[in-house]
Amino acid sequence: MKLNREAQQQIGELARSLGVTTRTLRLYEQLGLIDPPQRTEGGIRFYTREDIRRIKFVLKVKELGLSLKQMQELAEIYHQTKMPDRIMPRLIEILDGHTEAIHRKIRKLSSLARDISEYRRRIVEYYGIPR
Amino acid sequence: MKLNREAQQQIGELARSLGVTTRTLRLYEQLGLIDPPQRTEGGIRFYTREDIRRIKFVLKVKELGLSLKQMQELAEIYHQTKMPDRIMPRLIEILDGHTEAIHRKIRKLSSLARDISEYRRRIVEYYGIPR
DNA sequence: TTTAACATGAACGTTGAGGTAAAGTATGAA
DNA sequence: TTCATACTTTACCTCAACGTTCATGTTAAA
Repeated sequence: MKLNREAQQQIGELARSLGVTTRTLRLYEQLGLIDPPQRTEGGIRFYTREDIRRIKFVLKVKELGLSLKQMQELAEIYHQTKMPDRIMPRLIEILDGHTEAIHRKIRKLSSLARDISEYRRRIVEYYGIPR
Repeated sequence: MKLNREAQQQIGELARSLGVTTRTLRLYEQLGLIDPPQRTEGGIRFYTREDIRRIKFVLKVKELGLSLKQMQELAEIYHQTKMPDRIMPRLIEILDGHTEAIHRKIRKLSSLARDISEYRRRIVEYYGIPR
């Protein structure tokens, strides 16, 4: 079967253009993060522009640090409702939670940096090693 | 052999009081993160206050995000510290390296937090979700 | 003496996000 | 038609930091 080269891509090309591997795309499909694309009669996946838009959304959200599990939750909501208005509040919630977690992490790391620098200072004081 | 109940604990009690398992303590010992504690003649570990101090330090550092591998490196240096003047500059270097890594991590997380809040803002703008 | 707690050591399980290999099929260009 | 690629699925591998269980044996405290 012929692919309409303008609108549709198969997995390898798409993966390259997105900077991921085919494994990733298949995994996401398997986890239900993205809809299964159409196939040729021979079973080859081909992705429409709409598919690609969805995948980009998933990648974007992942880049923000959400886990696949969290994204599965979003996908589930999406499939139940098909309404973005339903998803978005939940996405907001998740993002907010995530942001909070990040800030907690930052606070911890800052405290660690302070501890280390304090430890360092004491060593230097004691052994007189310069900075 | 009798334990001095005031100062020394054996592994189970200590683990409980620290909120870890005995497995963790034995593992850390095996990895060289903490010094092997004294044993009774029968082979039972008992930990002095100093041992416990060390363990708490390790747990704190771990909690703040250093890997066991990184801590092994530090522990190695720490043990070499017995010949101070030679090794201290190296310890300082390593601490500085860790500190830098921490700051890099912090910067990454901060930028991530900004991205998220920006993304969130756009969603809210678009879908009009309050808060 | 009994019983809880300890010891060693092996070895498999878990989680997250894929990597990699094997073995077979489809596609498309020459 | 043949050949080189690209594709398909299945299934095992990786890393970290332990958890868990098994198996078996020893010690210490009441």
